[in-house]
Order: sequence, then structure tokens, then C-alpha cells
Amino acid sequence: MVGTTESGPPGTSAWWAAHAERLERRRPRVDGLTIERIVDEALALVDGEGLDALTVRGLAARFDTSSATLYRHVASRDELLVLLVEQVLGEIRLPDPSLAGRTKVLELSTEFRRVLLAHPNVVDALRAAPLNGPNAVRCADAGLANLLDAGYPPDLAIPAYLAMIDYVLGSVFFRSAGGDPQPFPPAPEGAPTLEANWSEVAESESEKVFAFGLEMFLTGLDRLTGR
Amino acid sequence: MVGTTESGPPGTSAWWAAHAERLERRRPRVDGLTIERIVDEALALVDGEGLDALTVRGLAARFDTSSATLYRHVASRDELLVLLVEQVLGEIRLPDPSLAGRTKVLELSTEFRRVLLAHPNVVDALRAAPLNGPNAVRCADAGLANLLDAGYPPDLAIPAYLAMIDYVLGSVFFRSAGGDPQPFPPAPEGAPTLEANWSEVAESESEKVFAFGLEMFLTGLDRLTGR
DNA sequence: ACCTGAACACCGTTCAAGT
DNA sequence: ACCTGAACACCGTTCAAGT
Repeated sequence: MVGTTESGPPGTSAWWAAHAERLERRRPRVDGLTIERIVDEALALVDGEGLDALTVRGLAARFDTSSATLYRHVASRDELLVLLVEQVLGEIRLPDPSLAGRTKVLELSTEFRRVLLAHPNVVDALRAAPLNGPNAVRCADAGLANLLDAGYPPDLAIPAYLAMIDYVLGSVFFRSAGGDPQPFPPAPEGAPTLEANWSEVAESESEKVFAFGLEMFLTGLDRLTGR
Repeated sequence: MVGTTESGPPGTSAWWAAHAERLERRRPRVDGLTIERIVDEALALVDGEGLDALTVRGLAARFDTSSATLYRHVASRDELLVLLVEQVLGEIRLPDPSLAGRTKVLELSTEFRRVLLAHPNVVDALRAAPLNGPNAVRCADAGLANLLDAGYPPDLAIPAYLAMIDYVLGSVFFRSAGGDPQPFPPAPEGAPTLEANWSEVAESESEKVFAFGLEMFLTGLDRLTGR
């Protein structure tokens, strides 16, 4: 991308600041492309065909143009991933502030998971770069605030916060980018315990498993804090 | 790979059966290559340079040969990923059977996580194909057996089992393939709650966070089962 | 100043031609 | 029968040459 001022790698705070400036300074282009249109199209492409299908060439083709032309709007494929993630995180609706803390904790976790499952092919991009976009920061702050609001002391709320983020990500892992429909659990041949419980294991709904795990976790927290 | 009998996609039970047969039928090759040597080298490559660096051409180069030659031993890059995953899962040591059930649950989860963190670049390959290899099946069966052995009834043990696998995977997500060193949490600019707790958040050890989450989860299970 | 065809250094995979 | 150079259809990214 010609004329880009140095701003560090995509996704860093410095890059986000420079990005905001670029958006303000921009003038109309003859090709009619904007970052917004490009990211929208990229998300449609990734949702439909997977993260690997997001190639600069392929995306350019959707606009009937060449990769070189796209590079006048986006500095790299990595930058595209950063913008894609921020766009998806923007779909997360924070719980009503007036709700009880524990309810907000449950709701935000479930909402985070819902949005990731709405865009499973984007999940891998979450770790491609730092998560310093406005939407990421907004959600990250709310997550910790909710736990504190629920009354858990900081020395429990903080590890609980970090553990819950891991849990949400793990709960979508096998259904995310490039994932086989059912990689796990394995066929139970040669696995006596799995075989004996196979119908219950195979029929488990991931939604219910997630809610169960979340509830167990919070119940443990409650017991530890004497509730 | 010439002469491969049809056996379904890599990672399926049918494929594993055919794979075992192939290993038995094989005769020495003039190039001196074996699947074992290829997988060992692939793992070294992935551990050192990431999953994306595992290219058929690049791997062939490590044996001073061409990609076409490698394709006489391995049918596809996907097959390589399946074998890589199985190799890594083979490093998981199951807990001593004589230990208490709850202890075994904690130990196996921690061991699973340890092995994944020893090969963070392999983690993504876990969902590339079904997990029906002998090592995967062995570990999967032990995981459920341990929970039942701990005394949790099947209708709790099964969702607990599935939730715990998700949790382990989530706990390594941000440190796995292609992951930035520290993508999360974000820099706390504009995030008042994160900012107020920043030193505690930033200094959290992922090992401790993981153990905390696991303990909370099992404590919740204990309470639900009246313990 | 802005745009882009063509090139560079890569991919996974196949197969005809060699031994 | 076994092996592999060369090709096919792709990548991300750059830049000289055009307008």
C-alpha cells in the first residue's frame, strides 16, 4: 500500500491509531473500493469458503480487479485478518448493564460463543495478531467488569476471567476453521468406556455441554467465595 | 502415492486400518525413507518453524529429495498432519490407574495440556481430520473412564468430559500455531477495568489460570453431586 | 499521482518420461 | 517396478511501466 505511514504490525495499538487516521484522511478512489466494502466481501468469502479461501487474488477477483489494486487499500493479508476479527467482534452485544453481575457473566460468555459460531472460519484469525481493536477492547473490559460486578474478589475474578475466555475459545475449537464436522470424539472401536456410553456421548449437544461447563465453573467459584 | 488401496480420507477408522496394513506390507525402498523418518522430520520442522512451514516441498528438501519422491510415501499433506497428531498424542502418559479418580482427572487434563504446549504448532492439526488414531482413542477413552471412576454419574460425567476437553484446547489456543506471543488480553488503553487491574492481569501465569479453572469446574461438579 | 500487468519466489499435486 | 523432472494451477507481494 503506497503512502502508508509506518505504524507497526497490524493489530498493535500503534497500528490501530494509524488506521483511524488513515480512515479520516482518505479521499475517494476511482475504483470505488473502500476498506469497508473490502472487509465485508472478505467476511462473506471466509464465512462461505473458509479462511484459506481468503486470498488476496481471490478477493480481488470478487471486485473484478487484480491483487495489485487491492494492495492499494490493504497493506497485507494479515491486515485483512485483523480487520475481519474486529468486524466479527463488533457483532457481540454486551448484556444490559442493569442485570445482576452473575447473569451478565453468563450472558457475555454465551454471546461471545454465539458470535464465534456464527463465523467459525474467522476463529483462527483471533490469534493472528494482537487484539487491540476498539471492539475487542470493549468486550475484554466488559468481561472482567462483569465478574467484579458479580462480587468475586479481584484475585479470583482475574483468573476466572482468563479461564472463561479460554473455555469459550475451546468450546468452538473443533467447529472452527478448516474443522472436520466431527473430529472428536473418535469412533469408539477399541475404546470400551466410550463404547459403553456411546449414544449419550454422540448425542451430546455442544450448546448444553458449554452451558453445563460454565455453570459448574461458576458454582465452584460461588462455593470458594462462601456462597 | 502409487498403489495405495482406497481407504477413505486420512484420519478415518477405515484409513487407519488401511494404514496399519500398508505398514505391514511395506518393503525397503532404495531412497531409505520410511514413514517414521518422514513424520519425525515433519514434527521437527513444525515444532521449529510452524505448521505453515510444513510444505511437502520443504520437507522433501530436508531429505535432499523432491516432493514427487515424498509422495511415494505419503498420499497428501493432510495425511502428514494426521500422522503428526497421532505422534504427538503418543507423548501423553496416562495417570497411574491406582490413583483416585479425581486425581486422575486432574492429572490427565494437565498432561494433555503439557503435551500440546510442548508442540503448540501442531494444535491446529487436531481438527484437520477425525481423531481415530490408536493414541487418540486410548486417551479419549481414559478421559471418560477417569471421570466415571471419580464417582460422577454418567449424566454428569459425559458433559463434564466434553467440557474439559474444550477447556484444555482453549487453554492452549492463544499459544498455538501461528499465534502471536501475546494477542490477549489487549493493551488496556480505553479499558478502565482492565487498566485498574492491569498488573494482576498481565502477570497471571497461564499454568495457574488453567489449574484454577479446572479446580473450580471440579468443585462445581462436587457440589452438584452433594460432596 | 494513481493504477496495474507482469514478474518473483513460492505452494500441493500429478504424470509422462526415464531407469 | 520404481522413481522423479517438469508441469499445472495456484499463492503473497512488489515494482516498473503505463495513464
